[in-house]
Amino acid sequence: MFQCVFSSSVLQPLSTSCLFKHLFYHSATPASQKQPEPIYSKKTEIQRQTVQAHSIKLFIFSALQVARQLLLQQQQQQQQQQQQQQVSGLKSPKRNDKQPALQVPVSVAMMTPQVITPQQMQQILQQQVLSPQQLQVLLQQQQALMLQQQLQEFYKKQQEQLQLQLLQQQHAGKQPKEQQQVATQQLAFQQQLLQMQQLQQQHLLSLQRQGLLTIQPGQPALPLQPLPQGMIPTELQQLWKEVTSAHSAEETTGNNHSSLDLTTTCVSSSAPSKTSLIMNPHASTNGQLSVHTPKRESMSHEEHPHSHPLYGHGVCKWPGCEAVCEDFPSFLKHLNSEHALDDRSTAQCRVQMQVVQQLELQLAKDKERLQAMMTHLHVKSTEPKAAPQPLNLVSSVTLSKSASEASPQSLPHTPTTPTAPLTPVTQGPSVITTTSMHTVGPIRRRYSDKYNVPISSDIAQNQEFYKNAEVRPPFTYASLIRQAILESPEKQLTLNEIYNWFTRMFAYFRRNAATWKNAVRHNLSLHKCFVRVENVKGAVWTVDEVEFQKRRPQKISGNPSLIKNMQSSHAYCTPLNAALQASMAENSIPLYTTASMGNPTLGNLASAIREELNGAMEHTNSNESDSSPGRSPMQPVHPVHVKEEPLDPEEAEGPLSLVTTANHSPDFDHDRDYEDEAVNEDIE
DNA sequence: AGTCCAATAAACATAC
DNA sequence: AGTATGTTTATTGGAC
Repeated sequence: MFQCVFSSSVLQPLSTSCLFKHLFYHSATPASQKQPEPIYSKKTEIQRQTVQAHSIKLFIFSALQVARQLLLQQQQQQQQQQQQQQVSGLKSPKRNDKQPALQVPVSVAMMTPQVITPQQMQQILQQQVLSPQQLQVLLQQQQALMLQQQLQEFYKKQQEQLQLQLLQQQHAGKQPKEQQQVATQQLAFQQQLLQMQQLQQQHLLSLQRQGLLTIQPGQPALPLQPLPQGMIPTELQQLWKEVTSAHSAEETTGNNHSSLDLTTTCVSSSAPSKTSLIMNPHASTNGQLSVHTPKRESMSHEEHPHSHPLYGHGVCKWPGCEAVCEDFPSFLKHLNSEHALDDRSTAQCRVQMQVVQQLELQLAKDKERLQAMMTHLHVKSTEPKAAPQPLNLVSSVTLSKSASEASPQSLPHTPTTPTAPLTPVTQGPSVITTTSMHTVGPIRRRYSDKYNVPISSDIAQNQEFYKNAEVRPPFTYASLIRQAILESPEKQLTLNEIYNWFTRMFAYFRRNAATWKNAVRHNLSLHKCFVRVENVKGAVWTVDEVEFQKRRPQKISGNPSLIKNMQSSHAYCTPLNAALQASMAENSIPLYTTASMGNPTLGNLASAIREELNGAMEHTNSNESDSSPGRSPMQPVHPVHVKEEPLDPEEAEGPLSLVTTANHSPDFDHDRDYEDEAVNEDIE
């Protein structure tokens, strides 16, 4: 019946359903392959992604073509049938019985495999084989497909109704007038559909022309058929609105477009983003990301004047643009002229945000999965107590810095990389990743704080994990001690209480007590930031925050543009700002209250942003003065909120095993230690 | 290569 | 004497 048009496919006749399966195989198989290539070059990876993206597009297009053909065929048959009925009255209603194979399966067999299922979409997103632009196109194509699907359902109903009426007429012997009336209506409906289709094609072409849609050269615009709004999934509908709203004026020429609300102003229609940011438990991560994005941009502008997230390889990387710019100045010129602040750019930006949100959603899910996996594996690994080696955590900065890299395990976290693209996925300051589950040998490595991850939020987020898994928290002893002290109600702890905090919070510190306790004492004595205060009960340790900040100078140089960018982002990212404000509102809530514990992610975001801001503001304020750092207007009461992590990607090179049972005399009585400390805890 | 920093180890002092 | 606490020095290794 049909022939597959794929070049790699053996040309063979295919039935309708077979063709769909076949096409689906072509498009879905590469994306669903779970086996990661152990070694592959970036170039081949890009090629593979391009092929996949193209395959999917081609599949969708082919499916649509088939659908159209079937529709037209059906339409012709319908017309013939009507003509015959008109000529011969109620002569032969049985004719319908001869075509069920064509009529009935149309909407079933044709539609089912067409629309990419959420699982497939998830796979695509998970593997991130598509660029944001491609995702954008895919989203819109999906939307088109769904429109078409809805239309087919509607059409099918109409047809069933027609058949029902024909049967009724056959049995009841009614006059053919009503039948003719219905048939005429059907015909008119189909004509209207064709008309709509043409208009829709024009609209798509217009979008493509203006850069809102990227369609492969030589690939005709997808035939779209509009439907009443209520039938469109809200999110896609909103997306569609936003994309098309900028071009509504020239498109809303006919009444047919009344089914698509193209007159919505995109600037004010921030509902979906806002909603998702607030309602979605993972949305706070989005907010944080959005906070990071302008900083990245600003850094890239200032530190790498010729490096721009939207400029690469002499081409403008604005979604759907790809304009060739010979040099950076010309790119800037192009950027300012072609992508100035207008409705179109805003709409494109919003689409990009949607794409990012999708990706982030997927990222969040995968993070949860990873954490569950690790927790599960830990539980199992601790069962055989033979020689459980502690794991050491690393932040994921060692992982990809490109949004295109996409192993679920090596999530494409991109912490404030100056050259990162506009929509990188940043690791939330939360979920733990390990380079591997294997034991790292007795190699001693520098053990520095997790990059850009506030210790408070990290611990809060992964509290249960740290408690149960023998993984080393990716923070220095000094940071941990400070955290312990600042968590205490009176911001002071005895040495023993500090010990207890370590063992209580981290399973890792329930072994080799002699080693780490010595380290704790050593740190307390060595660092000026820890002040010993004589007490009635004895001596307690407190934190001198000023000294602590001195000890860890912010590597992010005084960068006013960070704050400036955050403020200026308001125009574009109203919903994101809302999330930011919401999180800022939480600043007054101390850590480990409901904000952090009840909703770790949100609390996490709050403290992350807080600390981030504190770090930045502090530096802009106190560069020349040695006075108290972090006394910005956003400085919370609790010194725990002060940013402490250096913004150095390399700092994230996580610690590997420092303490193993192999390279030093282990403290075999750590169990006893812990029991003792457990008793102490009870006393507390 | 040199420097810095943090982890680790250990010696030593002091108090209880 | 033994332990906890605190100080100091030395070494090691990673990162810059």
